[in-house]
Amino acid sequence: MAEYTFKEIEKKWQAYWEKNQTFLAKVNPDKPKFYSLDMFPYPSGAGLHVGHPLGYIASDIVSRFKKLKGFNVLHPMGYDSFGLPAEQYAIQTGQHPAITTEQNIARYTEQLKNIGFAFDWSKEVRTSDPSYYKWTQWIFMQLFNSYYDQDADKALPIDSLVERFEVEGNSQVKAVCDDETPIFSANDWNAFSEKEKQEMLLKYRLTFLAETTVNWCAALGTVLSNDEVKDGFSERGGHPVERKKMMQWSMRITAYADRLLKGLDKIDWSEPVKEMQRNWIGKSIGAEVIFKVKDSDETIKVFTTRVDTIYGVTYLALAPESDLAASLITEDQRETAEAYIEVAKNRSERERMSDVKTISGAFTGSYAINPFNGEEIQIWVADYVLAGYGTGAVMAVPAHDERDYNFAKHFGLEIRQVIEGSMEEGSFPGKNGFIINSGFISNMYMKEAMTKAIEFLEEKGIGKGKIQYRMRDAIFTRQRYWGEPLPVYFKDGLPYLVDEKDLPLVLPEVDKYLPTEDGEPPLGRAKDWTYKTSEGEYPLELSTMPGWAGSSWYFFRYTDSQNDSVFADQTKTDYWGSVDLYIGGSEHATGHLLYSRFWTKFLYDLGVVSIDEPFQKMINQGMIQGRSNFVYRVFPKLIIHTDDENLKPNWPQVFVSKGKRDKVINGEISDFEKNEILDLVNTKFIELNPGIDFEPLSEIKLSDIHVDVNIVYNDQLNLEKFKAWRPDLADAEFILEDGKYICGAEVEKMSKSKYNVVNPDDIIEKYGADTLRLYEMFLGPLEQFKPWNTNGIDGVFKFLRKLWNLYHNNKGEFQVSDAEPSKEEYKALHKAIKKMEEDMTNFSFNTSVSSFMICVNELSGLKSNKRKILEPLAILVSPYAPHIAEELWSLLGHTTSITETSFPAFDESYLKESAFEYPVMINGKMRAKINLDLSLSKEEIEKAALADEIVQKWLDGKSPKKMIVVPGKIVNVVI
RNA sequence: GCCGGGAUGGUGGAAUAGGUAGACACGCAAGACUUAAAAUCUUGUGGCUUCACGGCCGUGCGGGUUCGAUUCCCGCUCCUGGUACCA
Repeated sequence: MAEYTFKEIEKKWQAYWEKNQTFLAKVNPDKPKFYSLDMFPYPSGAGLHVGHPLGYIASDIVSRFKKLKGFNVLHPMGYDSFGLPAEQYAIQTGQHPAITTEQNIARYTEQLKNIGFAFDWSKEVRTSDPSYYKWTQWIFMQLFNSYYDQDADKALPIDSLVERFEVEGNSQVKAVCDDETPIFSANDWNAFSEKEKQEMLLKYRLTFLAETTVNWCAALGTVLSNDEVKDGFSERGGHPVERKKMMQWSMRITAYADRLLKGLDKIDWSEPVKEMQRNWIGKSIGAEVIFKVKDSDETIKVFTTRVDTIYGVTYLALAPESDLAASLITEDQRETAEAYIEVAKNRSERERMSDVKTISGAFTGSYAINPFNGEEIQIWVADYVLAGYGTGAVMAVPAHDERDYNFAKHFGLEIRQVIEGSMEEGSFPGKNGFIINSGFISNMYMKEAMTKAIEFLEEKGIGKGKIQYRMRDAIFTRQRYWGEPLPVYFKDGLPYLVDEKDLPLVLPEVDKYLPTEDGEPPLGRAKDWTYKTSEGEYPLELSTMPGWAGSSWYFFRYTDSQNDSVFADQTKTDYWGSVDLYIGGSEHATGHLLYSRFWTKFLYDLGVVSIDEPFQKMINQGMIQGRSNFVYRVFPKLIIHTDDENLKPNWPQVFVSKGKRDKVINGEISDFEKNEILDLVNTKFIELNPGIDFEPLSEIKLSDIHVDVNIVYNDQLNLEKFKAWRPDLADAEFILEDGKYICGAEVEKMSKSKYNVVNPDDIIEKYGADTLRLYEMFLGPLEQFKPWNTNGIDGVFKFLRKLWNLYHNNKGEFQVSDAEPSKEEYKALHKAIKKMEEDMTNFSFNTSVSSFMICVNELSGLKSNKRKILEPLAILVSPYAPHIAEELWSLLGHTTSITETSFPAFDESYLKESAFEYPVMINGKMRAKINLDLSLSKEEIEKAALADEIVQKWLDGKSPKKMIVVPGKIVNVVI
């Protein structure tokens, strides 16, 4: 018994943790809590690669550290197990997605357990489990039963809205609702039929069914939300996406726009992610102005953020999709304008987006009247106006808006300056300045002009101050099988909720996972997909929920994952509160991270949780990229003399090492080296194809071939494994450099096709989980994107062995001494303690590993084996390398887990120095070092520095111009 | 275009209330041990220059502030993430 046998040690302690439920988290009000969470994975068929655990390792280290610091830690893990890949696989193979999902989860769990995470597995959740999605459905029902009251600034029960309608109609109700919601009185309401009432309520509910323009992805057979579409293609699979009007469920997230925006100020997230959310929400403060159309009853509503420039309006522009635009076209403009609308409408979203340079538009022939000065201005249709934003109409101020300017220039429309400044370089948006040529707001400062203009609008009833958001309501349905069924049935074509006691509404079996013949979603294939009430049997909703439904609230479920009577007991959600550390990728900035905040705020309004921000602190880990390796094959096509057309020669497989390959590419190869390569190809050809007459190869052409990174070590190819990699390579020949075959390398995305996927299991097999954990951290700052590269992993492994050896004598026997450590030994230890504590607050994991290495190197140098040093050292290392730490801890004679102990206290006094080696600079350049007592005064230091030989040499008899002395830091002599 | 993040040896990276640039590790080189190899250990390792002592240059580029700048300011280049006619 001697060696560091990581395999046995790791298995042993993983079993111990599981058996003793070491990481079981229980509510304990006597201790401060720490909730540490990882963005939960979608269990894909490919399993984990080394990039996935990066964030988990970091959060695991923090969790274990916090536990040692006396916190009660919750660190759960689970699976976002509904999703498209399993369903696509089901479509191809007929295998039920639940089965493949189950298998994938088993594989993920096994892989995760091998890494030794301090997860409380008893809290595991799976979004596709009926006991989980029962509550996803329940939350959906609460949303359906709620509306957003703007006076209360929170969600309230829809029943209370009905009560108000019954007594006062909706004219005094300030609530978030559909744009075209009509005004009605109490009498109107009471006279409405049941159907009319339900239709009206849908305009208020926080989740509602409505005809919406959606992103339709034909290849996936479903609609997608905005954040699932990237550049006109689906994020998953990269299929084309088109805009289409469809009846869909939506979430009225826009009701929460302002709170989602404000909430960002009180959470500790990275600025880029917050900024992304701010942009996504896109709040604009401005005004709505109503323009009358000349000789017509029509009016045009525009939204503007620059109502102060209203005297500079020289035309109005409408979106081509707008119905109003079509109706305003006059006879003499009909031909051109209608033709334009036709073309503009049929241009795809993508085309319009990619082609922003082309200016196009058409005059409708109608005029609008500027309500401020009564001026008649032309009404145009222009495709730079988006139908989906604001009112789909803009008041154009060419002088102070670049797009309006370009448009006006192009069509020769008037450009009228209304802000003081120079127009020499075209339009200027003017963030500040005085208003000119503008009637009663002339000579006012912009801000003031804006206020006055809005007052004017409101007084005259021709507009009002308004806040506009870019964010749209989120589409909530997918025409897919593998998702949560909506707890909704239809009566008279209107949606009703199923009874709460019937939850969960379990996903039915279907014969195929494809749409029905008449284009209904897959649930249309299910038998008896109906809801039976006392009144009759009604069809259930056929669409399912999107991927983000289950992940929008899972952090609450973790606190009480087994509860069947409530989604989570409030004493538990109260105790664990907001997530104290959330680690995951920033790619979820406008999806999951926004929706989770939305649902949390809603549940908060409902009074069922006490926090309104789910993730207090978030860190975004950088992606681990792949590092591909290449071999360079000599293109072996030499000329053959033969009459046999069917002759298929065996082309030799000859590979050139990178150094020589570079010479070939750069034309630096010597004739000798060149002939060596050519001879090898030619000889090999003869050997493989005896008797064939051929012209020897005379030029070298090389092709780059991806080679499996798992048979390459420090860029050196393992020749035996390479030959065994594929049958056609068995006879491969190599041109080496210095006796080795060196591969080329490039950073690419980690993917199977590039043979650069590294599986954590392989690393664990070779070096152990502790090495993997340390190495992933050692690679660099957590947030940084970096390629996976095992080049340095040996160093980390060596470190663990050195650590192990500190506790063992050179015969390999465990041996620690109870003697009092020296000052140096204490110093080495406490330097590491200090660094680790600092690093934990900064989440700087890579530097902690370095400081451990320094500490162990120093202790090795001191031949230290003192218990008083080695016990705290084991604790220090335990969050990073828990298995070896547990083993050493138990060898030290402890019978309980190292996780039960507490973090060693840092003692500054061990680091106190009495002397310091001052760097002495001459004109800012380090020239000499002098060792001085730290108690010396400035004058004494100065004197000592000037007395130094080297300083004397530089002074060359002169006296210094100036001396800078910073005690304990530096001396600078200016000559 | 706009809004973020970044650029340091052969490599991953360290050091920013301005104060010894290159910690730690990889790689490489030399040496020890060994019949040999592996493993391990020791030493060296930014570039140029010098027998050596030493000197000069050096944190993407160009300026500036300062006794002193990887760090602060101004102007660029390149890479990278987000977003895109949002009125």
